[in-house]
Amino acid sequence: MTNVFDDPRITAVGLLFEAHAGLSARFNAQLEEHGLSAVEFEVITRLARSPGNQLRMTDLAAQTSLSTSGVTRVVDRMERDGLLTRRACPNDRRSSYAVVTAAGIQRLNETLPGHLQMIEQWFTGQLDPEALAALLDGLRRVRDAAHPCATAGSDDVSPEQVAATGNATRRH
Amino acid sequence: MTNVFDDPRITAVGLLFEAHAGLSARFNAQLEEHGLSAVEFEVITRLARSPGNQLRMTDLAAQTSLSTSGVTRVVDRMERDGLLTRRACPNDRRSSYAVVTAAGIQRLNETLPGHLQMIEQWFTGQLDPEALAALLDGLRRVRDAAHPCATAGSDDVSPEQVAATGNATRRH
DNA sequence: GCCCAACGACTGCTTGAGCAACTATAACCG
DNA sequence: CGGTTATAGTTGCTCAAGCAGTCGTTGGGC
Repeated sequence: MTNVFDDPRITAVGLLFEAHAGLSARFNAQLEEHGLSAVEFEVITRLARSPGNQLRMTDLAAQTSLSTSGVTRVVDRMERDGLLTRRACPNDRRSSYAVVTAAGIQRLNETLPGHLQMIEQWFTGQLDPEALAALLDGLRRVRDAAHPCATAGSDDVSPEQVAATGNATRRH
Repeated sequence: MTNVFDDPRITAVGLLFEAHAGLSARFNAQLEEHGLSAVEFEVITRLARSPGNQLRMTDLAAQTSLSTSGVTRVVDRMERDGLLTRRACPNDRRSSYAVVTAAGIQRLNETLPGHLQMIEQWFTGQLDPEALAALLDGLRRVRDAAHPCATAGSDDVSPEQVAATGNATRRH
């Protein structure tokens, strides 16, 4: 039967989604070895790359795939585990910062090299440089078109939502 | 500061994940207009493309990003909504089929054209044919490398996990 | 034929996430 | 100033999903 589902558009989306799913699975496995979920890794990465290793809860929510209540809870867990602390904001008593602790930094340092290696192994290393460049170029255009509110909060537009997730964008 | 997080590998993953998140969000919005979640859409699509519009629960689980218990529950909901029915398997009394009802087919027919249009609008239409081909080629290689157990169940390897998800691969 | 291992589906329990309601603070406006 | 509106964060509730355990069924070894 000439199937509607053989439509090349379906195929295209299938490829993108499967690639994402595959990479997510690989990454999750590696992160789990270090006791981090994808979301936790994204949170700690976002914080670590921010000035002072800290970010206001709202900004953190804006930079991740989480709602503000989601952030409250992740930070709860990570604070309980000693990776983060909350710090009051001096200017605005409504706000509070999530700050990475030394233990958090250490955990991240233990995790990152393996993570980068995973990326290389399953993604970037699979393609020769030109093919990779072409892939990234295409992805960038799709991202720019489709991504709803790229990166809010405190960094600029082009930097990326780092690794993590495997579970994206449920609100909006 | 020369930041570890500017590593091109991080950037690459960020692009892929953001593109995926952006598309997921767009697709979810359109699917929701037709009263379907991403998972439900994937389920109904998988069934509709299968011979007899049916699939055993286990095979359905293998083809989707769901565990078998997850499938049990999605099928529960969709059966309650009249989109699917369960049918006993004549050969093996342990197994049962999930079958798309006429209402399910109709719902899918209402949903699909808009969905294809969304794909075109936010994804395939964003690139000229060669760029798209290059993108897909790269994705295919990444997918083949990273995707854990591509498509189990009853269809062959190349066809894709259709649209849907936005929420990928939690088991393994 | 009988037993035991494997399999298919379902259920209880737990977890993570979003939404909406709520509280406290800040900012604005008269 | 005093009151109204907006903002930051948290919490209650709900829901979807996975894991592990259960029950019935099947098939294989003897």
